[in-house]
Amino acid sequence: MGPTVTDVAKAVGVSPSTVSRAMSGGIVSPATREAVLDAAAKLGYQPNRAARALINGRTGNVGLLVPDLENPYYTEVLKGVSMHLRRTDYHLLLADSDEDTAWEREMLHTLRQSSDGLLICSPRLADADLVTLADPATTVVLNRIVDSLACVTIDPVPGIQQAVQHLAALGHRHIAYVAGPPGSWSDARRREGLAIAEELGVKVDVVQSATPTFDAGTLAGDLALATGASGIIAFNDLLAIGMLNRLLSRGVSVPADVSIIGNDDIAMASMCAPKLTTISSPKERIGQSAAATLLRLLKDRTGASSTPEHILLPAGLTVRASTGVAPQ
Amino acid sequence: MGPTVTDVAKAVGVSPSTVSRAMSGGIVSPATREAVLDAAAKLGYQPNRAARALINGRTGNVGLLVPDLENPYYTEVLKGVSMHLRRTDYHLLLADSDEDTAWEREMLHTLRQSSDGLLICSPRLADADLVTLADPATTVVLNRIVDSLACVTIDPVPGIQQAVQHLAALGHRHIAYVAGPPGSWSDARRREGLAIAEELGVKVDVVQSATPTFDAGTLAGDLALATGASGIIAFNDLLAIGMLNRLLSRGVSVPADVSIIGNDDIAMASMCAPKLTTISSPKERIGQSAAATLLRLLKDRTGASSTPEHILLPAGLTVRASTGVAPQ
DNA sequence: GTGAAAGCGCTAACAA
DNA sequence: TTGTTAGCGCTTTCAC
Repeated sequence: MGPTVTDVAKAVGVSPSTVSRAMSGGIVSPATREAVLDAAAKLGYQPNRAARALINGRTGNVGLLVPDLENPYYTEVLKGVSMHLRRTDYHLLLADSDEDTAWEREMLHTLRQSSDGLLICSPRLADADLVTLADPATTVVLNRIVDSLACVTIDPVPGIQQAVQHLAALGHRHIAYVAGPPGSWSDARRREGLAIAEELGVKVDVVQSATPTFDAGTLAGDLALATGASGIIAFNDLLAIGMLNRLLSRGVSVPADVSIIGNDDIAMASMCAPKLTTISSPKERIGQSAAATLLRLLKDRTGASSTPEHILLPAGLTVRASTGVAPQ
Repeated sequence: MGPTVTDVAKAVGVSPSTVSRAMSGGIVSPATREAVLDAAAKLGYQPNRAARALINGRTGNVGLLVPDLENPYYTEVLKGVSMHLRRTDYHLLLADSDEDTAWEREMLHTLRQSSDGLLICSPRLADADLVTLADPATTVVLNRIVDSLACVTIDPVPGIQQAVQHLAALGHRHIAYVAGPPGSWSDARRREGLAIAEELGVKVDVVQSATPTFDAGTLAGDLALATGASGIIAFNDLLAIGMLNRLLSRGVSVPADVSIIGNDDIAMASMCAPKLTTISSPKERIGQSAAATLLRLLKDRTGASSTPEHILLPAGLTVRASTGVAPQ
């Protein structure tokens, strides 16, 4: 256990409270502040966070809950959060629910008491659950909109609409949407966006897929092809890349025979061949923005804080090599 | 602020100390224990971690330091750590140094006081620094060996040797190694493993690369090709996949013209085309094992704990589609 | 087996 | 501006 306030106080010849004030920007004479800071540095003093937390109830931690760290989408969000937090003196408490909503509820409960605020990525928990479990004054929700809570996300609708328009413009009259996990907020929104197809005279089939993974994409590739669609939009890039691989290995050419569009623009999307046309999403910025929003919330602490902030970041189609003119 | 020991004590009609004992497995009569546990559950009581930490110096947190969360290697290690920790009541404190060693030193210092123990992934910090900054009683180092600290890693040498033998067996007489970041522990070890080439009559050229990323791989692809080698081994999969893309787009066929071998077997390695032959590494197991080792260390606390544990997990070549018989 | 009392390191009144 | 005092919630002697 390192030196304590008392040690520093003795070294400088002042009282512990003066040291405390000097360290945390209270009202102290410039001279004493300097002396204290000096001594603190010399002794290697760092205020004990536990003791602080005990008094003012602030742990100095921010909790982040994600559904699955194996999903590159969330690791990019995580990177953003982490990069923002490094410039503050908050620490990051990370929890991975492993896609288990029961567990998620429990972690939310546990995390809450070890953090000053929570960043929640939970695509599958019901709105009602979220509202019950989360304190609006100390929570920011990522990747979805929940009315009564602060949120940072993209609006999935315009991206999907652009994707459909893109395919329609290339002459596709029949497309398939490979859906995401049941209950997913963004999947629901994306299906809404799909409605534009009707106006464009494009037929849409929906193919269900259990999980939004590469392997599931391999499966879904065959299903999507069987619908007879010439263009496929996938819930996310992992699914899209899985389909890509499957189609290619079946001798179906992409984009000559079938066009494929992903979602999220994960790093892998521009590393596969052909490079994936996808709806890009500023994942890292979502993380950063969410962290910033949370810290603002924690700083203000104005009790009844009007209406919760809803931040919508821009997202749109990035055309690469996996989409092309419809066959014949 | 939820209920406190005192609240529970009052509810049951005992003293706070009895509640404390009942909650943390002290000596209490079975009857009182049950009563206390009951009341605690009813009130939703959870012991305040800060108060606990203040007394016994144990925060209930484990710190994990990684160099870059954008690198899929580390996110898989992270997943392993996280999955192990979820079965315990430790929380995970995560820090990303963003490949900045100065910052790394600082975080190590900061993290230390908020955690009971540290898990360190730091390929570039010097051994001496690590030894200075880390307490052997509460630290586990990942992905490298530092004599005086507990470590969990693979031995990179056999994998590289298998890779060279594999290429030699396929008739390659001249290979290139695309190196990793200067100062990297595993890069150094991999170069050692390369020595076997001489015995096999295989010529080796080393190509430097600034960072172990996809983009750097794009660059390195041209350099490696220019050496005239017919087989290339890359420091990691990201580099390998970058090269793959570059060569393919230059019209060089893989594996017909050139064979490529990666390192680490990240998820992407089996999602690209052709699927990458690579030296697989049990990343998630490294994370799990390291977490387990740390918790053991923290539990034992036997002051002078003999020699630090060095755990070597198995790794070896996984042959996929990016390697083939040498041309002509 | 249980209660009373003290104190972990810090900060926030309240005096001075 | 500074020092004194009290106490955050918990555990841990020490009596009983």
